[in-house]
Amino acid sequence: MPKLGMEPIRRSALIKATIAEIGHVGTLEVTVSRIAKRAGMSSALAHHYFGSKEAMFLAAMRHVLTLYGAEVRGALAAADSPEGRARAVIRASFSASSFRREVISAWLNFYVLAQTQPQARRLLSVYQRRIVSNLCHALRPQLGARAGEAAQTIAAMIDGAYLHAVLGLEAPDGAEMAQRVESYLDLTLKIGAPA
Amino acid sequence: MPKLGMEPIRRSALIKATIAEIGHVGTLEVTVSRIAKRAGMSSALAHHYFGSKEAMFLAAMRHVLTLYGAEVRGALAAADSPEGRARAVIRASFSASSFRREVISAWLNFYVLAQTQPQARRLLSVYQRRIVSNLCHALRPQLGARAGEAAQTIAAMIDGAYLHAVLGLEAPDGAEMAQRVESYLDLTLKIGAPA
DNA sequence: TTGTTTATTGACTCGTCAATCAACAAAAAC
DNA sequence: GTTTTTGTTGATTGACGAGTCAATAAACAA
Repeated sequence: MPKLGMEPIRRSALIKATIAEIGHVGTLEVTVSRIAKRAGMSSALAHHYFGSKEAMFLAAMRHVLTLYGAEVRGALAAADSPEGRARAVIRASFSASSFRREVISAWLNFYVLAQTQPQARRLLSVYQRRIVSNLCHALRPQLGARAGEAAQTIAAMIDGAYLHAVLGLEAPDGAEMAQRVESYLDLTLKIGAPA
Repeated sequence: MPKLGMEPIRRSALIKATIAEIGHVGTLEVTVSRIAKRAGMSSALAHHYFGSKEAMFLAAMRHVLTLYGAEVRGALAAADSPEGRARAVIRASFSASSFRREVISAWLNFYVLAQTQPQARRLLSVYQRRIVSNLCHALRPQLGARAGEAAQTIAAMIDGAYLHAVLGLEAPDGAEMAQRVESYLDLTLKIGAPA
């Protein structure tokens, strides 16, 4: 009994199911059938809407990146100083919506995919550059020429925290991780201030 | 014309080929046939010696960890102060033998595997703890109670650097990465010294 | 020499899975 | 009321890959 206008609903359900399934299995070795079943439809329908497994992954990836981007933008908008902007980026990276097991697992697998999938690589690169650029501008006023390196370091710390979170037995604690990265920021700002 | 005593030779060839193939494909979705071919033998022989694909992966992983462990031990032995020991761990992590594309790719995939494979998880946990513990002891004299957090942070930075290296377009530059992490160490030591 | 162990492979089994297709159903358009 | 568009699936195809096995051969032991 087909209702019309299902496409967006199905697509979104599939994207969510893809992330959930990746989080459950831990790998990109998930089957379209499983994803489709989780989303409450047949695998044929999944193919109908996305064309291929890979396209589904990429769509899911884009979704994760979009969420994360929104989180960052929101936090940036609420910041009122350069330093605050840096802290905003850090906190957004560990916000409850992004720093969840399934999502982290998806990120990890996106990294794996990005090694060989040009589109995945491009997507990740864009976002990575954006984060570094945000941090860079936020730090420039206080750190000057050192801003670039500090930004890279913070970005690496964030990714490192994600990696560690995958292995952690307990549920990942975003607040603690954010705190740790901010400690570094404190250090850097305290010493590095040129003026 | 079978020569005797091939087992260790074959095993080692397979382990090397496994890492090379993972580096080449980027994923654990590599076939035993491909690995075997790369190692100059039939897939049946690979199964004969390792029993299963998974066992081969784990053996390869152990090999990587062993190499890394040796690198760390060597560097630690040459260090003559607590601070030097911390620097040793950092430099060992970016040594030419460990900080190579294929090996980094292997690490990344081990992380993926560790999400669900208990043995892989255990292996990684052990090594992670060992590194943190080494760093912790090295930092304790100067940082006291703060040593733990600093050690965790450094460990995360190292992993983050590995992640970034996977995506980097250029060949990963271990020296630069080590420098970056050591900068953090400098900062921490300068400020954190309690005495 | 005759058997036993070690090395080695090609051919085969069996399962899995992405992708396709034919067919059916309901809404919308004409 | 017929045609077209949109939604939906069960069944099928086709490929691929892990693991097994039987067979062969060289080395070694008796």
